Amino acid sequence: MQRQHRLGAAARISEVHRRGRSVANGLLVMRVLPNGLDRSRFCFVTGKRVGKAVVRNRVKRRLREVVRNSAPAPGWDTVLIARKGAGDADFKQLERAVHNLIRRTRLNAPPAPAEGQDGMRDAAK
RNA sequence: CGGACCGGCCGGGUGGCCGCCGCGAGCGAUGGUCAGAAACGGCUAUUGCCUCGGGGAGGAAAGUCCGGGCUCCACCGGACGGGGUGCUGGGUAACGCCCAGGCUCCGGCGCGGGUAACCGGGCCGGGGACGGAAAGUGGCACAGAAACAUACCGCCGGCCCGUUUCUGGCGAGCCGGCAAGGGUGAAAUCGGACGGUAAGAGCGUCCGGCCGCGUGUGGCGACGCACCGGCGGCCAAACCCCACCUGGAGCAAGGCCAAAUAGAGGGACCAUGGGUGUCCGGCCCGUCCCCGGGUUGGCCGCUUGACCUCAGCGGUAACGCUGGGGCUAGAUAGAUGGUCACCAUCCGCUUCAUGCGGAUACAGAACCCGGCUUACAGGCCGUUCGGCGUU
RNA sequence: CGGGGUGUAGCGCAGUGGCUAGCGCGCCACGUUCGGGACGUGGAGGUCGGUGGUUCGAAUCCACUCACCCCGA
Repeated sequence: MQRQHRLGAAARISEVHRRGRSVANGLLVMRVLPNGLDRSRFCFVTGKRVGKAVVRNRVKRRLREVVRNSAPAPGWDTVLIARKGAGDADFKQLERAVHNLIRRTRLNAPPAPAEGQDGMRDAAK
């Protein structure tokens, strides 16, 4: 995942976390918010309850790989939070979980124009 | 051949496909600049769903228990205080680490002395926070007479009384001597034997133990040996004393750029500097601390270092010196991966071979090193010890 | 990166190196009541987070270690 697809700024992350739509299943929580850009950005959160450092890194790497292969539509900022069981799940299980969330958030389509107004301010940067 | 202890080393491999982060080169784009009439171009900076080459986690990267380098702040020097270390010598940038040695404790083997209890030294292996208890303060529960200056039961001598009468025995009391025996305890004035004595005692002798800022001697030293003198404990991981070390903070150190906001805010001006042409005065800047507000973007620091490796030399060793060769991660919410196939190892089931299924430890760099500690599937090498088999 | 704290019965906490480690709530049994609560009496329940050391003796002192919590930049 290249740098331009990363979501780094802490303020923007908490904005997505606060105002974005939220969808979850047993392994993951996903929050999305339109960003008004021609690309999508992602942020992966693996808290301490997921496991030790090795496990947390592995989960993040697998999630990045899944998102890369899923080729979602541009225009979204996404925060993907791993839940407690994600450390024990294998790659296939995580893949199914992410695809499930993408379908439910309609992330494979660009945001509707009315909805897209929301992130324009931030996108000016 | 298999086992135990100790020490050292390694810690999955190969190949597809799809990715990520640095570095170098090429190509393209954009900006600046140079030369030129212009085109073509040179240099430089930035950049890329671009192409190629090459690199990309550990022995513990971990815990953060010590020690340094580096950076900023403070600083005339010293003392006190605080903290740390604690046998000796060496190694090192330094250490609470490492090496060698001393002493001491434990285990094993065999030896000597002694009637015995027991004691001594030798070899091999392992452990030790191992300065001072004759500077002072304090503590040692319960038990016990007594836990630091003590005598309960006792033993012995003298006096006196009673009883019996054999100059003696038994019993009670008083005065004095003793610390051997009993008993208590974790610990009771050095242990054992003999002599000695009224009874006794290191009072003396022998075999040992321990202490000494006593003498000699060997050793750089811890300390050893011999002689001499002596023999009331234990605790300093209790306070303490002694010797040595020690300024504070940490890469979010620290510096630069950009953006943004709000400072006529409060305090200190000791020292220093600038402007007003010069000197004095005045004025304006300025410096430091606190409070309030803004920014939480980019670059440097950032990886060539007490580095790795090979050879020679010095040293018992830790390690050092000299010479040759090598460059080996630099991310910034954090890259070093995902998946498939085959092999390797282990486990389970099945089996003539074999096949099937599962698992592959501990664990993820964040400024960098030297140690310590802790976690760890499996494998390799070496020393010592004893076992089995064969010659 | 730096600093601090906690761990003792099911829960919340005490505990000058020395007797069988205590207190409150809870739990169990019995009494009381028609029954329950309250009350009374009795009782059970502890590797003192772990390992090692100092000491005659350790929950307490020391070292290492594990888990959790808090604070600062």
